[in-house]
Amino acid sequence: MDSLINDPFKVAFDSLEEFADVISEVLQCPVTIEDVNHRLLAYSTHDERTDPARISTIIGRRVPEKVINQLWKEGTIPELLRTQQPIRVKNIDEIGLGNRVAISIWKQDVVLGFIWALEIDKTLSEKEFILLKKAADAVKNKLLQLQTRKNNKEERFQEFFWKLLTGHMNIKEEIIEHFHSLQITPSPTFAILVFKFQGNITNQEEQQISYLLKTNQRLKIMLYTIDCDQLIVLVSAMNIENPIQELSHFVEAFRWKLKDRFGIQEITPVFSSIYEDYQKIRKAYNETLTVLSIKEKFPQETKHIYHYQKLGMFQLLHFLLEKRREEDYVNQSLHFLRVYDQKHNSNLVETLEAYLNNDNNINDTAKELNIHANTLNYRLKRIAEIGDINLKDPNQKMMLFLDLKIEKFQSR
Amino acid sequence: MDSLINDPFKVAFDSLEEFADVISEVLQCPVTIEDVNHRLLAYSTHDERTDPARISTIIGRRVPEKVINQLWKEGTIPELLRTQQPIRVKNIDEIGLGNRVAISIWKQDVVLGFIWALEIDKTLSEKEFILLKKAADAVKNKLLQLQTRKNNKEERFQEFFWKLLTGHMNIKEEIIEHFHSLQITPSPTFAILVFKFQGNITNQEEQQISYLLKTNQRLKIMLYTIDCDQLIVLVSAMNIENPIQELSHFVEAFRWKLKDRFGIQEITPVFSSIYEDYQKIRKAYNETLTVLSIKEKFPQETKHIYHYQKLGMFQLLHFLLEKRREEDYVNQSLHFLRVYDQKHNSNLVETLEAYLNNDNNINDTAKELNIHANTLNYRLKRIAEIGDINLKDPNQKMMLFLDLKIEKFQSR
DNA sequence: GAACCTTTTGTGAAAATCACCAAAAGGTTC
DNA sequence: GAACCTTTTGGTGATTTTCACAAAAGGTTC
Repeated sequence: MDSLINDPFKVAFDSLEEFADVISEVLQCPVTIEDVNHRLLAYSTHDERTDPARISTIIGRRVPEKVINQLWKEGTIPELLRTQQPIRVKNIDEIGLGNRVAISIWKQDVVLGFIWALEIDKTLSEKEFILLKKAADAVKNKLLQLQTRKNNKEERFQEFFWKLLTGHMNIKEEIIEHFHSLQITPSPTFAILVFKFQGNITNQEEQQISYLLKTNQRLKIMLYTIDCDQLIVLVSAMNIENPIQELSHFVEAFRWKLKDRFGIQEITPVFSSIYEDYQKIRKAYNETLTVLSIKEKFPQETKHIYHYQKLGMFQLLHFLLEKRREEDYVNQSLHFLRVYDQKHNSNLVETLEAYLNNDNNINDTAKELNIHANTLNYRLKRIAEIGDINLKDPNQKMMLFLDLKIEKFQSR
Repeated sequence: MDSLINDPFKVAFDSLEEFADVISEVLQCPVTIEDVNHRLLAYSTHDERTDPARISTIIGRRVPEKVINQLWKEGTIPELLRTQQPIRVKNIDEIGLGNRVAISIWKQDVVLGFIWALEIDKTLSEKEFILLKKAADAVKNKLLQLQTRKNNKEERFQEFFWKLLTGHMNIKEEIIEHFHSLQITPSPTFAILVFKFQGNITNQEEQQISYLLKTNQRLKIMLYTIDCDQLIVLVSAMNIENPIQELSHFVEAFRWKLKDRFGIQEITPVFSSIYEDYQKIRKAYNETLTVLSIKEKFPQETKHIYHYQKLGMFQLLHFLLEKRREEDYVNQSLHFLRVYDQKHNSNLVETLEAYLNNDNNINDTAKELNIHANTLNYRLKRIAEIGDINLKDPNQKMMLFLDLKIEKFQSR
C-alpha cells in the first residue's frame, strides 16, 4: 500500500484511456495524453469539468493549431521539449485555454508525448507535481509501443509514396486501393510540395519537420517522405477556393515555423501544379524538381516563385537550350551588341537585359542600373540601332529575353 | 549580189562579234547584241562613236540596272517583248542613253535577245529598219545555240544546287571545287532566299523570274532554282554593310517588279540567316521553309517578317508545341480565363492576347479592340484577378503569349 | 421591379514618356 | 593637343499614359 502511495501508477493497464483515468483520479482533475505531435491519444472521462481548448482537442482528436501556435509563442512547448519537469500554463482566454499543468513524456532523450492536467477548481501541489512526473515515467513504454506500431505503418507509407513519385505504380485502381489499405482517403485533387534544405536532413530535423507537418491543420497532408536534403509532401488541394494561394501561404508559414521554432534556415520550398489524376504524381514531382533546379540557377530572378506554373518561361529554358545547342543558333542582335560592348567597353547587353527584366519600365530599369533615365533612353536607342531591334515588337523582345536567359542557364 | 543587198546577213559567221560588226557596217552605226536578260553578247567595234549607257554596258558586260528600269518604266522593253518590229528610243539624258533603235530577236514565240543600234549622227531610215529585222532573223539560230549550251550548263547548276539544299554534298572542299567548275566564285557569306508563289510556277513565269534575277545588279546571285511554287535563290551577302536590310530591299523590289512588270501578285518572300559555311545551305534552306510555314499560319502577325532571325519567338513554336503535347501541359491562367469567358460570354482571352500583341500598349490595344481605354484597363485588372496573373511580370506574360500562340499554331 | 453585380464609359489629376537641346565628360585619331 | 565622336547627365515642355473615382449601362436573381 505504501508503494502505491509512493507510485500509484505501478499498476498494469490495458489501454491508455484507462491510464488517463487513473491519473485523473489520483490528481483529481481532467487529464489528456497527447503524442509528440499533439494528437490526442487518450483523455480521462471521470471528471466532467473541462475548458473549450480541451473540448476542441477531444472533438478533433488533436490540439487545435491556434492553441499549438500560442503555446509555442509564449514558450510552453519549447520548455516542455527541453525539460522533464512539469510546467504550469496560465489560462489564455483568447484560445479558450484554462489553467493547466503539462509534462513531457521521455524515452531516453526523445520526447514521446505530453500529459495535460487541467486545474479547474484546484491548483496542483508540489506533491502532485511529483506524482505527475511518475505518471509520465509509467506511460512511456506504452507510448513507445504505439510509436513502433506506427513506425511500421510509416514504412509502408514510405514505400508506397516512393512508388508513386517514381511512377512505379501507375494503375489507377491499384493506387486508390493502396491508399485505402493505408487508411488514407485520397483527395480528389492534390499537389506535390518539396522543401529543399541546406544540407542533408538530420534525424532531429526529421522529427521537427514531422512535428510541424502533423500539427498543421491548414492543409491535409496525405503522405510525406524525406530524401537527402528534400522533404517531399503529397498534399490535398481540395475544398480550398484558391489552392495555389493556400499552398503559398502554407509553405511560407512552414518555412517561418522551421526557422522560428527550430532555427532551421534557408529552406527552399516549391510545389507542383494541381492534379486530379494520381498517376501524375511523378509528373508533379518532376515539376517540383524543375522548379528547384531553376531556382538554383536563377536565385535572384525566381526569388518569389515557388510554383511550377508561376515559373513562366523559365520552365522552358532547359528545353530551349537543347534546341539551340543542336542547331548552333546565334542570335544576331545579341551578337552585334556583344561585339559592340567588347569594342567600346559598353554595357548594352546588360542594359537590354535589365530593361527586359523590368517589364520595359524606364524608371525602374534606370534605378536598378544607377543611371539617368535619359541615359537609358539613349542606350536603348543605340541598342535598337546596333542590334537592329525593334523594341516595340514583343516578338523580338521575347526572343532576346529568352536567348539571354538561355545563355545564362547554359553558363551556370 | 542582189541577194546580198536584199539580205546582207545571209553570210556565214563564226562568232556573234563578227556578226555585230556586219550589222554595224550595213547600218553605219554602233551595234550591240544582248540576250533576253540584257547581258552583253556582242558589240561592234568598227565604229568608235558611242554613248555612256553603251560604255557601261560593255564595261559591265550587261546593261546597267537603272537603264533597264528606265526602259521598263517608259515602256520600251514591254514593247520589245510584245512586237517583232524595231522600236525607236529617244535619248534619256539622266541615264546617259542616246537615241537608238532596238529590235527583239524571236524564235517562234520566245524572245531570245535584242539588237541595239545607236543613232549617233544619223537616223535610221525605213529601209534600214527592214534590214534590222532581217539581222534579227539571221542571228536567232546563233542565239539558240548559245541558249542550248547555256541550258546544259543550267542543268548542272540545278543538280549542284539541289545537292546543296538537301545536304547531299557536305564536304567543304568538294563544294568549293564544284562552284569553281561551274565558274561561280562562292561569296564568303551567303543567304538562301525563297519566293513562294500563289500556285505552281509556269514556264512563262519562270522566264520572267529568270529575267528579273539576271537583270538585278543589287545582289550577286550565285544559284537559283524553281520547285513547284517556290523560287529558291542562293545569294551573296558579301560587301554589303547591312546585308539583312539589303536583302529586305531586294525582296521588296523583286516582289514589286514581278507585280508591276508581269502582273504576278501575292508573292511571299523569305530569307534565311547569313552564313559563311556552305555546308549550312541546307540549314539555311530549312530556315526559309520554317519562315514560310509560320507565315502561312500567322499571316497577320508575321506580315512584315521575311527573315528567319526576325521571326522572334515564332521560330520556337513548332518546337514548343511538341513539348507541350508530350507533357500535356495546361496553362492554368488561360484555363481560368477561358472558363470565365465561357461562363460570362466575355473576351478576356482575346483581350489579353491583343494586349500582349500590342506590346502592352493600352491605347493601341483599345483601338484595335474598339473599346475604351478604361474598359481595357478594367478588363486587364479582371484578367489579373481571374487568371492569377501579374501583368508586370515579363516572365508570366511571355509564357502566356507563347501558350496563346502555341494553341493557335496547333489549331491551324 | 428592386437589389445586386459586372461591365463600360467619362472625367480629371498625377505620373511617366518622349523629343528636344545643351553641356560636360570620356575616348580616339591624327 | 586639336578635332572629332560617343556617351552621360541635366533640363524643359508637350504629349501620353496611368489611375482613381463616378456615373451609366447591362444582366441576373429573387
